[in-house]
Amino acid sequence: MSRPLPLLTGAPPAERADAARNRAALLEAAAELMAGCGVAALTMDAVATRAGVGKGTVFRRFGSREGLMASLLNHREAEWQAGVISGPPPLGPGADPLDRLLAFGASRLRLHRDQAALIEAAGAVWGENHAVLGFAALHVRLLLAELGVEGDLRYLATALIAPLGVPVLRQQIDHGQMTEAQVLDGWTELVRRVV
Amino acid sequence: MSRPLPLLTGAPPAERADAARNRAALLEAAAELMAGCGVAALTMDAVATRAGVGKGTVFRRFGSREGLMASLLNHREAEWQAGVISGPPPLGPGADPLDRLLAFGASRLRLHRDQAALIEAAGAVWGENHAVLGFAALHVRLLLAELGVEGDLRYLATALIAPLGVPVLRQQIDHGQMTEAQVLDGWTELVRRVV
DNA sequence: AATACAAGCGGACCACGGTCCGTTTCGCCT
DNA sequence: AGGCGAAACGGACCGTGGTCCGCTTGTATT
Repeated sequence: MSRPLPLLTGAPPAERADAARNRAALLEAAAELMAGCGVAALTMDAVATRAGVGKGTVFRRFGSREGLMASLLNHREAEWQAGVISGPPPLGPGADPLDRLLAFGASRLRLHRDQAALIEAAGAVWGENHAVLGFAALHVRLLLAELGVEGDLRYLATALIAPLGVPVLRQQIDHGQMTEAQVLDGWTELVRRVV
Repeated sequence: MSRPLPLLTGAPPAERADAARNRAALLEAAAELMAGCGVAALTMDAVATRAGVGKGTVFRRFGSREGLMASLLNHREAEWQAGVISGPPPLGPGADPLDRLLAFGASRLRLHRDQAALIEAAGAVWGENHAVLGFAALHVRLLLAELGVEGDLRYLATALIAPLGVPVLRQQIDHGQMTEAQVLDGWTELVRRVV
């Protein structure tokens, strides 16, 4: 009776001990491999071997290679979300909404640049994750509301977040000869026009 | 001496007759397969077999699967660009710049929705193609200039195009419970705020 | 402690994208 | 016409992502 009744817990009926151990081992193995040779080294076979388990186990735990990438990203994303919810201003609560919004953009730009390789490797699994885009969109939407912006805030939030996407940034900075600072200035100007 | 001198032609030193024949056969085979069973049926082996050539030939012509997809898209994209350059208003020249810009958005939305599967399958090859994003960005930039908008027009153009990207549309319409009409309304409102 | 059963595990197996290199074909030049 | 170099061809081959199914292990129950 030490574990909560199934009816009271969330959907997943808990994970068996060995499964949890393997998940941790796999994530660690993946992180090590990536530190060594980048995302290209993240072969399912390689990760499995390094963690000392069979390949089937990797797929059982993460569903696909993209799922594994998404799990690796989750750590950073969770940290970032924590910074938004309860971190220090101007990203966290307490600052002027406009300052928070601009800090959001700068922070998101940094995150996307730092994790670009993983995010691209995670592909659709990451993109379709409601907990990611959904959180950012909700946050921006609330800030827009605080700023007294009128109109379809759900759409405006999405439209402000879209130019911060990894492919767009890659195009602008890696191919379009813009600096990160110019991109951020551009985005700031965009925000000022919208609010 | 019937062919122009190499110095006068563009970079590619022309394509051999058999190569051109095979390219056409492969594109047709690919189009047929896609009409039958969607992008999933577009296996390199399947396309090659259907066209009656070896697999190596497909890679020689298109470089990769994504390259093949991009080539399939090129037809539609070229038609669309022609519509922008010399088609009837409001998309083509002759209408008020704002009307042209809004027509651009609507038209681009349609195109991206229609070709979504192919565009996603083309992945980076399509995204990095300057002739595609570059053209759209330049067009929007010119329209913004005509409208007398000030600021970093290059960035603003990109920022207006970003929310029309396939992944964003998919998120909004397929997962976010918005209709295409709502998305278009939202984009229109975004444009009005920016200009 | 013994039992029962679900959950997890492993690695052989498959399909597909991509490469490579010996052979064939094209098209120009004499 | 015949010869020659370059371009194109084809299909065997490889690595990787993903599936499948018989076996093992953990956990709840008595």
